[in-house]
Amino acid sequence: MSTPYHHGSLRDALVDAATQVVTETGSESLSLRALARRAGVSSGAPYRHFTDRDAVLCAVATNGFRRFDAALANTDEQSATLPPVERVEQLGVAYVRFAAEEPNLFRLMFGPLAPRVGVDAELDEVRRRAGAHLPRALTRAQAAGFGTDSSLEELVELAWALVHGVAALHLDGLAGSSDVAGAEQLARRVTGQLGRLMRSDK
Amino acid sequence: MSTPYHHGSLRDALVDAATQVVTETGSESLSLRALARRAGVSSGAPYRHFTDRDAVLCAVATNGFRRFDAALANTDEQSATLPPVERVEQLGVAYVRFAAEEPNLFRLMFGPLAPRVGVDAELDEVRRRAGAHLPRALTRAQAAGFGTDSSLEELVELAWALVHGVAALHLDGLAGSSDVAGAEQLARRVTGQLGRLMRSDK
DNA sequence: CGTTCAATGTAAGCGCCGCTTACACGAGTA
DNA sequence: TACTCGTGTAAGCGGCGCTTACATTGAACG
Repeated sequence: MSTPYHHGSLRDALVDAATQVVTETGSESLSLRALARRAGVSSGAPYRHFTDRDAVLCAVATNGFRRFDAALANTDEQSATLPPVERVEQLGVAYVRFAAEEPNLFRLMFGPLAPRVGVDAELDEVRRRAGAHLPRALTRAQAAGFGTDSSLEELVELAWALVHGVAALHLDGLAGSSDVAGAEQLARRVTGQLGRLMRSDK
Repeated sequence: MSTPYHHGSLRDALVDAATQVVTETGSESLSLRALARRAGVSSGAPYRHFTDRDAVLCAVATNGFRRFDAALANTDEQSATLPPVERVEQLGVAYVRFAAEEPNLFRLMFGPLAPRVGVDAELDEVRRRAGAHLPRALTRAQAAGFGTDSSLEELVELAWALVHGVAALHLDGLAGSSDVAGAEQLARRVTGQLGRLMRSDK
């Protein structure tokens, strides 16, 4: 009676705990049994709410993309008064900053064991939303006459490869400094080059 | 007597088998027990040659960097007669091509569970060698007067972020097409932009 | 040539894991 | 009140990384 037979909100508790574990120690070390123990529940209980371990990781990744989307949207709002090319740069910096601040989450979201497209509709949706910011900002910039030497598609490719590349470089420990500030400075320099390229097309 | 008590070259056999497994199905699915079975040996035998599972992955990654270095060196040789900026582009394409052709190996080499720097001297050495190609090509280009608007360090950062980014984009399934040819074309377009930037600095 | 010994194999076992199956509980409903 | 269905438990399967104690060997050495 001290603890009721039914947990009440086991699913949420599991997702929260899983998010914490992934954030702190990476998705590799996530164990459903440990999650169940932490929630004070038997080792079979999680399987009432998730088909398997990957489904839990999928839920964590979905949370991650939600936060990612929010971070980018917030940055875009903050920079509403800036020139369009500068807004692109800001967005790129925010992209890298998120990766640097939440490396384990970012790796889960984009890494190899990331839940593949088409498995989870909600994940697909939030991922799509998060991925729309950069193309939108680039469209605005082109509409203002910047970066028109290339097609929008090429520009998106270039910008995405750049920012994702800086994030990956940092996450893989190949960048000079390994702290968040270093990643941000690197992002600023690289996106600055992109901005320079776009402005020269005016 | 059909099979001798001592394998004779177990270490090599394990590394070869491990390389194959990682290449085909990714490093996550590598099991020392399965490796031992494949080599016709008991499950404890591998521990005579490797301290733990990570040490095996380390050996596989070392092999990977050797092949990576060879691929880049070969590309650099092939393009010896080309203009320096074009050689940079070729190198970038080769970088991406390797990642696209050996995604699982590439992920092990650069990914999160990649054996960290300082653990294995041989790995550090071969990784350093492989990483020297791009800076060298960029140095040559700058010596010829290209891309001199930026410092060498900045140029290296930019180029590395670009090619590593394209590779990561492709590996993470974010690029348009997911086959090797698509990755190569994407790499060509992106490195082309880099070349354009450098040539404009002449 | 015989001994010795370090390297390299085996066998067995520990605690962990993901996942499944059969059963127990209990809140909402007819 | 009785039933049912969602959600929990208990127990177990096979696989894993890794360790310990013991077996076998080839090669070095007196």
